Amino acid sequence: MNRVGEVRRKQQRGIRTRMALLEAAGRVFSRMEYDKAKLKDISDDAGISLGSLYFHFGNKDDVAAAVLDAQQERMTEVLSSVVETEGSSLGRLLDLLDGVAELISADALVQAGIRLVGSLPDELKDRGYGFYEEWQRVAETLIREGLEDGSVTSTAPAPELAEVVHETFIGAQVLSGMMDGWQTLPARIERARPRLEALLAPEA
Amino acid sequence: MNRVGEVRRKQQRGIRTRMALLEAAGRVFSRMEYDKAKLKDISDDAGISLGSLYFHFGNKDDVAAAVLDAQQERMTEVLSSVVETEGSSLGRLLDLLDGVAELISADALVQAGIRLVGSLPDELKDRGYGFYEEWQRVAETLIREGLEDGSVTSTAPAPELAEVVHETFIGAQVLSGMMDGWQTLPARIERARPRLEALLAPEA
Amino acid sequence: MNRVGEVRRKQQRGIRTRMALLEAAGRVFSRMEYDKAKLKDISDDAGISLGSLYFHFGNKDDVAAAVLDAQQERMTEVLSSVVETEGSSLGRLLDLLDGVAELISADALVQAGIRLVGSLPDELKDRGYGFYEEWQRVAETLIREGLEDGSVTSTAPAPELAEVVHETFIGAQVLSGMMDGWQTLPARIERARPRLEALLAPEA
Amino acid sequence: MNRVGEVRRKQQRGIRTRMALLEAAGRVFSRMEYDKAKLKDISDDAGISLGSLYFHFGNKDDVAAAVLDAQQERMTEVLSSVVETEGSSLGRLLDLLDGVAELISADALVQAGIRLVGSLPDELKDRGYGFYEEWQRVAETLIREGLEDGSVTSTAPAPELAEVVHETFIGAQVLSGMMDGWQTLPARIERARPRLEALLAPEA
DNA sequence: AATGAATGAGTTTTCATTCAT
DNA sequence: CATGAATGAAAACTCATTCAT
Repeated sequence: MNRVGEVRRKQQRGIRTRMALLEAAGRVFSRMEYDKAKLKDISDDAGISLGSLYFHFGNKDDVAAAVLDAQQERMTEVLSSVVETEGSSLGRLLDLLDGVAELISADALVQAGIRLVGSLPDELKDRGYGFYEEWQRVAETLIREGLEDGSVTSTAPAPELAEVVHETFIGAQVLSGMMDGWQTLPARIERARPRLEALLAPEA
Repeated sequence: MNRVGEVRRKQQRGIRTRMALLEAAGRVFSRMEYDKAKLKDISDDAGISLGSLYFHFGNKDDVAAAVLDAQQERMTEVLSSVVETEGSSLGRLLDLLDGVAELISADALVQAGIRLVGSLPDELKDRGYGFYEEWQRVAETLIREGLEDGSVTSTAPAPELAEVVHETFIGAQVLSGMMDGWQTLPARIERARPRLEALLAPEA
Repeated sequence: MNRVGEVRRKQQRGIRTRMALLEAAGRVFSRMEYDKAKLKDISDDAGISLGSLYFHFGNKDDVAAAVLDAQQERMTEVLSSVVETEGSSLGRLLDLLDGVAELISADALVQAGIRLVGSLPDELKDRGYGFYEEWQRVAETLIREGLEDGSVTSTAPAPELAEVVHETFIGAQVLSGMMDGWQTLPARIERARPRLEALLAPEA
Repeated sequence: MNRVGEVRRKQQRGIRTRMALLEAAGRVFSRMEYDKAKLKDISDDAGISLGSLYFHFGNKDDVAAAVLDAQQERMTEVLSSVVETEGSSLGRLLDLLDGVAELISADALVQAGIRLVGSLPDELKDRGYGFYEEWQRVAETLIREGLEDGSVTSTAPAPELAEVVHETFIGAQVLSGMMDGWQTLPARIERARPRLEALLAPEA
């Protein structure tokens, strides 16, 4: 156990350092573009040496990739937890938007991931874009379920409904990110909720 | 040839050079971020010397500002021409989206302006953002007029309707820009049109 | 002619700068290994900015490649001038060794090329090695001619004779380079001359 | 288990680790220059931690020095065993070349030593060079003995004969090292043997 | 106006070496 | 003895900007 405990302790230390660097990267990348952000900014923000940053991530692209991965993980987590909730499909879809909006406005690392997608070196582009496509598929699935459970009543094709919902959500993200650093994103989504309800479940 | 003619000819030449550089800047900035784009890329793309680029624009920020100005000018042009059209306010609003989508998908300089807004040095941010706010005001105005002329029947508050329309449009821009360099933006807007009509003028 | 003269003058300046950098690279690379040599050393030696070095050569490998090219050019020049000389083939072969030895001991850039061959990034290896193979072919050709004109009387196969001559010459280069920076290479070759004569034209 | 046995076991383990690192250093240094080779490459190649490498060798120069020592030891071993052989001095000299060629082509650590000599930090240069001088003295001694026992019949001065033999051998090493990682060195020496015999013992 | 060479102030990256465990 | 994380100093490379012509 001496040996084993030692190893574990060392790993712990490394993991903690890596995490601290990752969070710092999140803060830095959420404030500025990929190219504007200097790795020195990140290591300074973390209070850890630049060399250590390289030890843990290898190069700048890999730092960005790690941020992207962490973002997607956190968003997927919200997605899973909300989707498995009780309630109508429409309700869950809208709750999902709320949940993600909340996450984005509160988590610099997630904000960083969002910014990063727009200014990524080519090799990382797919990694970022793929997530957007998946996200729209989730919306479409919930809408289809909503058509079955009666919570969605629009007669429009599900893919097109999903597309518009997705566009609206992305637009809200971009505009709130631009205007106030995502602080008002939840409020925006709150305001949009009745509009989306009207779209998916018109009173008729 | 007299002095005056010569001067005029030189000016003509200068203007043409400036234009060529501006278009090249559009092409380059539409393909990559502000920081990724090198002034050498632009002068190479234009086939004009780097020194000349500096002669005409002074520095990198000014190149971006010029691109932004040109973009806004071209978008404003579409805006004016569509708004002054005959027809219902709702129709004009939706035609406006069509028109702008068309412009974006066809004009690299306009695409460049859109990209630039997301990755601008701080001093230029307001210049880019202001346009977005104005754009939403136009939507709101048209919606208000639609309420008067009966083409808009939704009972929701005009500002909130304008906000959602704006978000959807921006979202469509971002997604099409991301996925295929804005090629499919007009098709996206076409698909979204019935959804936006349902939102603004529910059958009921 | 104004325009043209101007262009020519500019080019001249660039060419002169490039040459100065190349010679400096020769001096530096002749004194130390590729990896030990810093580009700053070269630009300092030339009294020209590091940025300018990059402007002219792009990167470190390309500097080395340029040195290599220049070395091969200079050696080829000697080769041509000696080979076209009057006299027996054997005489010309041995004069060639003399001539190259002289060149090596006098020209830092050529020394640099020799050193570089031993410590080259993989992409450049072939470029350096090829020259050695060609060099041996020349020796073989001269030996064959010597068999015809009677100046070479050894009954051994020409390729094997050429190989040994080549090995001896290379060995002399390496040892003199190691011991005294090629200063005594001509003397070494002078001493070896009767041995090589004995080898190629034994008295019988 | 008692204290002493434990200590001995630890020592054994340490020696084995040191050896593994040394062999790994041989493999790495035989593939690349001193400066190109990273200590991490060596510890990775050995599958042993970098910290351990430092524990056993102190610093990079010391690793190189240890490789050099091991090379010289192995070469000296061959030298001794061949020189003490029965037979003519000329035969022993040529057998010596064969033996060393064989060793070089088979032993990465020896190859490493050879490469290292060409790219060594200044402090280690003498250590590497000295061996070359000694090597030539051995050749000269054998040639002198050959003059006495009649196996060497050339009338040229012994030092000059030794010099040429040495040059040829070094040249063969360099060329085979360059072309194919010393795989064909024994064959080269085999081919050169009759030439060297002709040189040292001309038929007359 | 136009050109392209030149510069310097960063930035990314590398790696020998040290250190805590 | 052994490990692997951490560090700092150095080097390669980039590029906006200036300058001489």
